[in-house]
Amino acid sequence: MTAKDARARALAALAGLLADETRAACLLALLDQRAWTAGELARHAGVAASTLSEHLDKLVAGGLLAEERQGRHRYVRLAGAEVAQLVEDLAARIAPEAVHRPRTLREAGAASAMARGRTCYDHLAGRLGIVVTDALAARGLLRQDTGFALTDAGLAWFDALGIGLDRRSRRPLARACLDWTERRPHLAGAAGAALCRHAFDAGWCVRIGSGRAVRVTAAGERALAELLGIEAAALR
Amino acid sequence: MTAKDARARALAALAGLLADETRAACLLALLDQRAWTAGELARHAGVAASTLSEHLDKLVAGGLLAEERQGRHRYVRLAGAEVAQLVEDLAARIAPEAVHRPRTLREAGAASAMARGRTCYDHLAGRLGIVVTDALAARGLLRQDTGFALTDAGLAWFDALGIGLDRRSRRPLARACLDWTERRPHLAGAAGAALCRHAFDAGWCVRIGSGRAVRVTAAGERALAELLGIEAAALR
DNA sequence: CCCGTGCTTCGGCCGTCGCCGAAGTGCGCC
DNA sequence: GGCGCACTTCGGCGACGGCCGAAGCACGGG
Repeated sequence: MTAKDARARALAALAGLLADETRAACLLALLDQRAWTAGELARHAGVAASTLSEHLDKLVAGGLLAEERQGRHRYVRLAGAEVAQLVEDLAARIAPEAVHRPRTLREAGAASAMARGRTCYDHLAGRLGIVVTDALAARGLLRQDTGFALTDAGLAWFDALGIGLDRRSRRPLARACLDWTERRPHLAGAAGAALCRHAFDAGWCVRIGSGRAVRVTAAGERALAELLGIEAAALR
Repeated sequence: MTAKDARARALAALAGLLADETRAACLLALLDQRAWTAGELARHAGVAASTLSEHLDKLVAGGLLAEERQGRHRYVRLAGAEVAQLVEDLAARIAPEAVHRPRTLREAGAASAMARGRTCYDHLAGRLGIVVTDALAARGLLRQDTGFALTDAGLAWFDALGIGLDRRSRRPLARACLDWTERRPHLAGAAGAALCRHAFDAGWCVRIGSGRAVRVTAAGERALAELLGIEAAALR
């Protein structure tokens, strides 16, 4: 009945949405920014379709997922960058010991590809994300020592590249996102998303398969070297 | 058995710690940065001492709380600023509709005092936090438009005030913390904590009662006006 | 037009978890 | 040294929630 109770109730309800292993697996899978069908998620999580249907109901009702019905398919994706950030933040906080050790060659290959470069919802992450972020900071385009913000030179750099940044949006331009594999922050926020989009549009990198892993192309290596002084060796 | 499963398990376990109303109420209460006894929390949450004892076991085991035994008392507090940030982040995300409407005069008074000024674990929040943050930004001491970072002038300002900032710590110097009541970011991180500590040490503000609410003193109004050009009217 | 497929609804099962009160432990105080 | 208080442990209860399979829709393709 007190103010605290209402807040506690709401907090517990929100956390409760994430507090189930199956739902957590769905949210983590959806971090790839794609829309999955209910069936795909059910197979991914290893539960019956009926079970997953109910989980999706809860996540949608809780505002974490957006859904789109197409024919007999139910497509579902994260409701937005804020939700992705929430999941990322929480996931980044789990103890490193809980991290999985690959057991097969195939797994090890996939894991190292993910560690080299991947997307983190809408921005670049993994080694690639860190290297780009550090290069931006080294060139005075990003202030990372006293917080996390683009400098005026940074704004000009984006402008010169023809990457438009919507500065009126409520979303912060630059935000630090803690990397799982590197345990260091990389560029997220509107600028991180715009840069990532540009990297794909300009052919700097391409997705490996259908997942979140990303590979830097030869053209990408040239562009990153020229624009940010990044050596190709740092990306491997 | 896959990597996703291990991550999902850990994520669900972490969220599960917050997914109970009683535990959530404890964590929210502990945001006042004080150490509470088990009995106080039990009374606060409205459950039996035995029930709360088990909740504390889980929160401590999960690393969210630190405990200290003194005689027959069990003092417990948040394990650190990161945990406070986690709880704050999650709490800030709950829909405004869930917020409580005060029903009595006493409640309304307490709520408005909290809205005017309070601490958010270790930094200033509420109207006070926003006004200070905006004033820092207006004077070019804090860059808020392209992210969230202190400027060189900002570093000099802290230095001139004799507020030491540990720049070697892993904790970010400046970080945005979203305010519940104002729905806008205010200064958190090492600089926010140092500024808050200084504000209390210098007598700029004092706690109202035993809670998180804070009142600006006459000396505080003078200091804020002189150092940051903040008008006293903005604080009311 | 009918069949197959993808999803949903329903009933029922089972495990987990929060809760309590009673009994037990340990500490401090008189 | 014994009483009282703060906390813990234990047993048991009840509720909730996740899970499944079966049956029921709804859409698209043949």
